[in-house]
Amino acid sequence: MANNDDKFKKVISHAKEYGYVFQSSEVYDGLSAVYDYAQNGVELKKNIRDYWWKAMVQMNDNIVGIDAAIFMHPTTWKASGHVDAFNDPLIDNKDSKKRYRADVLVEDFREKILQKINKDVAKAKKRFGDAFDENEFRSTNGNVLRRQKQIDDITERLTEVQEESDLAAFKQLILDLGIVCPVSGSKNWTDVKQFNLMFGTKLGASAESAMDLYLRPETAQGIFVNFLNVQKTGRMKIPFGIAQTGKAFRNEIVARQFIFRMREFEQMEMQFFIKPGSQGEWFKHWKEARLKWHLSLGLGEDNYRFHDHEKLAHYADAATDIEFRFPFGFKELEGIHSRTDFDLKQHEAYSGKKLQYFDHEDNANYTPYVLETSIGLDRMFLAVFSNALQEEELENNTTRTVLKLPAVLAPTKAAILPLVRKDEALVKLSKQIIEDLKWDFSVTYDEKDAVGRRYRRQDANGTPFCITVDGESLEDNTVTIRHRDTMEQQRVKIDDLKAIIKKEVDVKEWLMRM
RNA sequence: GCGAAAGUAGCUCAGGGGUAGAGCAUCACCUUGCCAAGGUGGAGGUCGUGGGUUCAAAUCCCAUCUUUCGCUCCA
Repeated sequence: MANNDDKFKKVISHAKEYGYVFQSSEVYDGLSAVYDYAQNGVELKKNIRDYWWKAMVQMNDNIVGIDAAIFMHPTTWKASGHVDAFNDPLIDNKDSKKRYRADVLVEDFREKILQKINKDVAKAKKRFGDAFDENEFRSTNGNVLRRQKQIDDITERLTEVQEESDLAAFKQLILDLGIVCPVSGSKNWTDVKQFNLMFGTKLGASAESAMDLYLRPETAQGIFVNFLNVQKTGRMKIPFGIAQTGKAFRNEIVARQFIFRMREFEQMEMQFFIKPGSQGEWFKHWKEARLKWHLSLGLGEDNYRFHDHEKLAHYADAATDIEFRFPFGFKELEGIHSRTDFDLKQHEAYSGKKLQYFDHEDNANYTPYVLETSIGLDRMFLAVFSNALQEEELENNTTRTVLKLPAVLAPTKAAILPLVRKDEALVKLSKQIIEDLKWDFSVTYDEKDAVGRRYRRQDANGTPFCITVDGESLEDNTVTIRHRDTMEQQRVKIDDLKAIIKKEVDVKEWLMRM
């Protein structure tokens, strides 16, 4: 455990030290759970996104991409269920430290009174036998009437505070009813707080005409509302998919663990539209396909596992997570959800527009079912980065810090190093090599310090190749190429460099492992 | 949000009432022909922020912000 904490700390500080991830607004002491991608981080992130995009869109002729706006019509979020499902008022008991939904506390309390009434009724029934008139008893018995009035009062007040969103009155209601915490038994409550999942904002320059908007909490809805547009203009036939990458925003109650859970994050989602009834086989298909994509990067098969959901969200009929072994344990990296026709049906209901597909084979209209794959780009970044960071003990009793990023994802593919800086001919040839390679790969140049130290610097930065230009290079046009992971060197022709590097960093070479 | 710990140079940290230190990194020059830490010199910090106590606060007290860990929540 201590080891893992240690490891995680090293990941965070290495990410900063080598220009991968900075805390947002650091000069102002940072902004909680918001991070910036730095000069190397932005490259790694882009490479991961490209790797996903190529695997999903380019390699599947029935999947296309879109880039829907972050702002969406506010009704979108009513239809999707985000407005209602995440508006719960919460209250904490200060003694037990337990958190409850304030409305549930009141409802439970009301339920208890109702049960008392039922108990009284049952008792009376037993006592009076066949002569018992339940309706009469309920409308005349003093205890029952008193309790019923209590229930009605509670219902009235609860409705009122909920409609008015009056949090102070909500707390007062709980205090007035004398509700105690089931765990601590105390009435020591905090104020009622509203946790909104979505960030609100305003559209419109002047305050009067402004319209309330939300920043999207998931990219999926942009795909659903565009479903028919894409289907028609792209002449797509079911089954087909729409992919999208982009920022999403969630006001997490607890947002922590570096870039694992952020308030602003990036998703890579694909919604696959299918015939109702076929969701079982497509769920299986995408489960396997997505795992293969992960395994192609070679982060180690043991580091992945599926976690099937037993408790399902309101829209799903099956769900699984692909979990990855992060430094702080197995955590969700990607979700695969069978979303049924929930979303399209909802948007159909709220918009009044028909969002259906005409199947020419069946000669019938239907609302397609949806199979979703949704991966967090930032989480994937963290998975790749934390897995790559290693400290090796070498034979000469030194340790080597090396970032073993999959070469296809590495921000810089090769560093060109003149063996000695003072030799102008070496410098000149090095720069010529860079001029040639930079059309195909992102490359860098380093002439500072002894070459051994330069190797180590590139190791720590994750650069898969170092190309060293020496005196011999001037005579026979060969250089040494050093491999990051093995530290082995080969003597190769300068003309062959491009092909050698390409073989190791080309997306094709990696995706073919799927 | 609650509890605990922490915040001093880019990184890792020492110091602990009298106005700042180390190692590494960085920059310049020298040295260096293949796996980090050889030389010389330089730059870099009002010790997270704000207030209080004191003749004097990085050091003590309070508040606040941020981070980490644990709870809690999670589409």
